[in-house]
Amino acid sequence: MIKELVLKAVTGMGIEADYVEVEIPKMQSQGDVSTPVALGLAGVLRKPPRVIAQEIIAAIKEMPRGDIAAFDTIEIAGPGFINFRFNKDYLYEQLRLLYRERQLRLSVDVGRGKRVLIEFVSANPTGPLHVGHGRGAALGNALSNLLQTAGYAVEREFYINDAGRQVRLLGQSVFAAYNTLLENPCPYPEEGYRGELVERIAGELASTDGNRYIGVDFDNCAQHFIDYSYRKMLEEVKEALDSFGVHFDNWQSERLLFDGGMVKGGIDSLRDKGYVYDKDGAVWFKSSELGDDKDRVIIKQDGQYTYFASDLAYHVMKIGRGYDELINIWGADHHGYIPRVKAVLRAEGLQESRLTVLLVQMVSLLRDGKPVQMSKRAGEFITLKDVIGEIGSDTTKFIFMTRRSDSHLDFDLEAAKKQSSENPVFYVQYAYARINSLFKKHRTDMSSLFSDRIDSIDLSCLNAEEELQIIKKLVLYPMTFQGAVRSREPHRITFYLQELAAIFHPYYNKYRILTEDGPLTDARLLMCACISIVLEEGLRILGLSAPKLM
RNA sequence: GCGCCCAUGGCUCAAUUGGACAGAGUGUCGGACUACGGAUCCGAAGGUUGGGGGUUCGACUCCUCCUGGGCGCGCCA
Repeated sequence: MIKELVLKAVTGMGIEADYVEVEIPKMQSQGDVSTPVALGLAGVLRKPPRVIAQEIIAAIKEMPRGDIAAFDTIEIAGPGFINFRFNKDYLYEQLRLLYRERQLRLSVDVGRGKRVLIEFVSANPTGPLHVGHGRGAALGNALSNLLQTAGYAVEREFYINDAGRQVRLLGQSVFAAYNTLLENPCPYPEEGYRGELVERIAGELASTDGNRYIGVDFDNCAQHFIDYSYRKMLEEVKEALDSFGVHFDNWQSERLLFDGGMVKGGIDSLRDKGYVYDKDGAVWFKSSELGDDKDRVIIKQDGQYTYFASDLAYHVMKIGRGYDELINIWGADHHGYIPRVKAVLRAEGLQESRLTVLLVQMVSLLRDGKPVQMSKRAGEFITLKDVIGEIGSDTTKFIFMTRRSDSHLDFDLEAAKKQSSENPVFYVQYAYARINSLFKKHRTDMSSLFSDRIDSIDLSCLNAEEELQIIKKLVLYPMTFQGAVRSREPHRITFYLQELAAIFHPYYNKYRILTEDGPLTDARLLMCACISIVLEEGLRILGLSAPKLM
């Protein structure tokens, strides 16, 4: 709203601008909202910023009364900032609107129905999920919720690597375990998988198939072992995600890309465009002409497809499905892969900006400051499931959501556990529960309390500095929301929630909400209801629970 | 060797994408209601943002060099 106001003023002065920065100052003395546009324009207009600011303010003050009624003061400060201060009546009105039309007030429709595909986790179905996957899951989930709320048509997709060497190795490992179990010792494949799960799956096969496959060459029963094993693993993965509260719309099978002819089709499509050639008995993708540092093999000399072949086809297929935007959430160890996938987009004639790859940095799992050794193949492993079991789903998610995704994360199990009773997530949830308990005490239902007389409640008694601070925080939620959407950074919501809780708790401590004074109680309850509304919304986006009791 | 990412109080992290005096939590020290939930609240100490140089009205943020750490660099997946 302020953005539009300033923008209108600026363009009214004959200056071209399509975007103005509006921010919430750190210091209260610097107004409620603020813009540095005049500073930015100083260079272009070759005039002192304060003079420009003055002109902008003058232009704003010329505007229709209705447009500027929200502000008490609009003034220049410092080197040329323009600071706005809300007037109370405006704030009260906004608070009332927040209660009355929550859906409308909580989000900003920036997506306008654009279709976005968010692909995340996509772990090989060869073993259980680890914490790193959990980080990707938490981020993907929150980002999906965030964009969906912002009016995007979001689809969440998990890409299943059910073709190729890794699942074969898994099948072979289970085969070895099966044989060993039935007293026909058999060496595990060199880089095979071990562990509880592998043995459990082997056990299941032993009991259903008996010794039918004893003495059989692996190559003659490979499909059976592979299929059974990876499906079991996939179930395990789904279960873990389920208990983590993360769900997908599509599960895209890599094998189906081969069987459905999409791999061949994808390659043909690029060949038609002149980006595929044969050399040394192999088939190559000319990615070096499209921003990658070298060309990539798609079909090896021995006729086998490389891993990249199916991934290439997968992305061609994604494009074909008609999304406006593709988002991939990858572990940072795949960063070297970005240029070649972007090259696929370019080859298909798309702007590479249609694909955003968000890298999730590595998670180092520690216990008491010491690294926990993890080896998937050896089966020594602390899984996501273990971590959730040890410190809880909400706390685990919160740890992921309180930092930006592209920085390394030290995840200390002991610290997390020790902290869990006083974890920041509870601080936020506690605020929510407290408000709920207020309404319970008051014997009223939060959603219906004011429904018939919402307009008759006098909010002007919400005069305390703390109350105004809370109301401003609530009213400015959409700014945080929009920033989070624009930057694709759900963690901003996390910090906002902590800040909101951090002004509510002291307030609650200092002032009494349920008083003898009826109108005052009504007003305070209305404000608390709004806090609760925003907390609930933020928690929902982050995929966290909003408990009414703790 | 080349490329990408990171470095912020003791510890774990933010900082509105170049904005005003760098903020939280945790830890440490000291305090608080016989009323709405003490998973709360109030106060204190703690910083040359890894180091040097540069760009400009203004730098944690951009450029450059250096130091230290992580990850990549297959006709593996």
